Amino acid sequence: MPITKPNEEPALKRRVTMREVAARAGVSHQTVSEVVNGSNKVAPATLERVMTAMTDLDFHPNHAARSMRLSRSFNVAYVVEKPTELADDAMALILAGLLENLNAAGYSLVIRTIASDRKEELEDLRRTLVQGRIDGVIFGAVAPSKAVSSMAAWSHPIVFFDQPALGDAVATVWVQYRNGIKQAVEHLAARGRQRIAFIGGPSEKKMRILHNLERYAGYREGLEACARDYDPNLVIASDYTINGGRLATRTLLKRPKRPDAIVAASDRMAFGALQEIKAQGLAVPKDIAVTGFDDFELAQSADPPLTTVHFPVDALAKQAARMLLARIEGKTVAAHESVAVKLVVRDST
Amino acid sequence: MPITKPNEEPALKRRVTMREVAARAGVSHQTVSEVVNGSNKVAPATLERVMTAMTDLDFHPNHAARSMRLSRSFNVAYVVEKPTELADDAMALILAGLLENLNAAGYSLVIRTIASDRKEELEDLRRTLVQGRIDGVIFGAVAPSKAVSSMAAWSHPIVFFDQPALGDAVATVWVQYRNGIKQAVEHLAARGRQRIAFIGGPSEKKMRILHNLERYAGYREGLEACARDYDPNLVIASDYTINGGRLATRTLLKRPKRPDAIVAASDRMAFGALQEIKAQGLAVPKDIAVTGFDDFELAQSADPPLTTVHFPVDALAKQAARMLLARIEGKTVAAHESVAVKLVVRDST
DNA sequence: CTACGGCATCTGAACGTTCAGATCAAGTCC
DNA sequence: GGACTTGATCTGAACGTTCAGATGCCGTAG
Repeated sequence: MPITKPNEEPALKRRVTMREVAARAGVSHQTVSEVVNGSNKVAPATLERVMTAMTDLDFHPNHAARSMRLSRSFNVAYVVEKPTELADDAMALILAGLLENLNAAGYSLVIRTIASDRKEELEDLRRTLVQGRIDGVIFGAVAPSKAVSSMAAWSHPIVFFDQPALGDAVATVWVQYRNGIKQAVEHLAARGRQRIAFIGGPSEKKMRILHNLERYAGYREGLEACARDYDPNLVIASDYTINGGRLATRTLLKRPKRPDAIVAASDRMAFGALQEIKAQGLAVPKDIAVTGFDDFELAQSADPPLTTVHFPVDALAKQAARMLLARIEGKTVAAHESVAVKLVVRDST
Repeated sequence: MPITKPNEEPALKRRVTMREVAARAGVSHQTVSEVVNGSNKVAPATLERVMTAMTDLDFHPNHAARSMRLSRSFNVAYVVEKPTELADDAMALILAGLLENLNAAGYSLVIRTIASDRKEELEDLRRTLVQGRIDGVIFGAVAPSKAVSSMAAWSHPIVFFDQPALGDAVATVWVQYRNGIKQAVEHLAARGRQRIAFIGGPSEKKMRILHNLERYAGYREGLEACARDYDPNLVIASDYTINGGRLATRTLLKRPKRPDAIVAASDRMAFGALQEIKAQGLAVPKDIAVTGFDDFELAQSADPPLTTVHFPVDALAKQAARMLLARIEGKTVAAHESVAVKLVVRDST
């Protein structure tokens, strides 16, 4: 008797196929396929036998073969301009949400960028779609451009975040910025504030301009709904950073009749506002109330904790995933959806 | 004559295959395959004809079929604990570097997490590998654990960042933290500093402990190389944040004989040090010199611009990609590699 | 007792590529 | 001029799955 039997299965173990499982379970490959795909027309006893054969052999259906037969890759691309955009709470959370929803449906998420040469990289993206390497595309915050809108003609499942509508060929999902800011204004008015100021994003024609316009529109709507006069002196265009909020607030506080409430377009701007107000020896919310927009981690630990509009990251990601998968699976669904927001009241108002 | 001819190609255009291209170019499908794969044994005239046929028909080789035949998916997974980890400059830059290198080699990057239930999610990851859905895995900053080290037995291409060696079954790539800190110490000594302090990462047994140990070792080595005495009072364990650096520095400045140089384990800690030193009315670098580690965007715009060890993001990503691809393609390469760092001298020393 | 319908299972083909080996023409050597 | 090499191309099979349709079995209605 030799010391070791010559091993049938060498280090480089071959792949296990359905036919091998079938042989072991004494059925045909097709029956194994039915089991794998959860068909209900397999007899319990057979099911049992096939199942054990599968675990015995550590069988896992080959993805490429499956993908080829079904002409679907079960991969989805998430496109951002550059990966450093992901170094941002909102983006990372959206990514997390997408991952969760897509993985749950059996899809994988592939990251792609279109930073350097839009035209070429978009062509590359299209090739990837045509090759069947991915089944659909979700565009993160991508600046609108001719190249981008040309994708509408690709007739592949595509979902955009926060893009101006590109027609019904591509789907879009956006956040109800307008309604969120309106809620903030109404909340402030309900607390008796009279002179409600607004500090918003940059007024130049830059990316995300849609956000800005919508937020501003929400501010106007809110004033109107609460019978407050609109005073252009109480509106400042700045940028979304802490410093942007601080500078804007400094300007506001120099106004002859200073505001008793400030609606900021982002939490970071609101932080800046808090800083500046305190620096000038005023109290929040006693002298001036402040609201933000986003409700990321820091909002609740601000001093005072910030009343802010919650940015619905999870809902947004879920909706985008839902829409994309529906389109991939050929269902006809609404091309444009919006996600509701909710005001979170804390101590700054 | 009818107004419009009945169109041969309806809205839902079929996929174009090699056989169709072959028919149009008057060759066999195999010849088309040779052209696609850049074989050199195709006659120029034939090449030409096939090429035009391909562009005419907008042919792109089907990925699933190719993948099945070659039993390779050309997909690679990047695993992080949770996606919010990507909301960090270093991580995002590494991701960018990986993307660039992998895409250049024709591979796509799939994001995966192993946050919630390690055991189950790792099993899921293994399934993904066995199914042939991905060809290999790169592990980002993942806390060591039994579950993780069990993957060494999977015999699939895997690369880790900054992990303690798990044997040669998996590959690891790490940054020369030790050498970087040593360089910083030597630099400070060369500038005549006598009492060089070190503020490092947390001393508890937490993740990334390897980083900490290595950095600390570099500090000791640096002192030794420059004939400076080691004084335990000049070493503080804190955390990698701005505040961590600030608090550590505050403690240091209370020492009877205060340091004339501080080596911080990260840029953020160094920022905290700068803040605290200034707050105490001291000058940088006149009274105390400060060095950091990372050299991300903010380092050069600090006041004064920070001398710091450049974290070699690009080299790291490139190395990881290179190692993984080599393993996927069956080449035998070194299992463990390190990436060199370089001190960037600015005004804080 | 036969015919029929429905259920469980099987058989063979197809998806689009690459691989292995065959074929064929043209050139090369002695 | 015949055997042999070389280079370009073709032919048929194979990868592992799913689809479409065939087959066989069983119970039940007539």
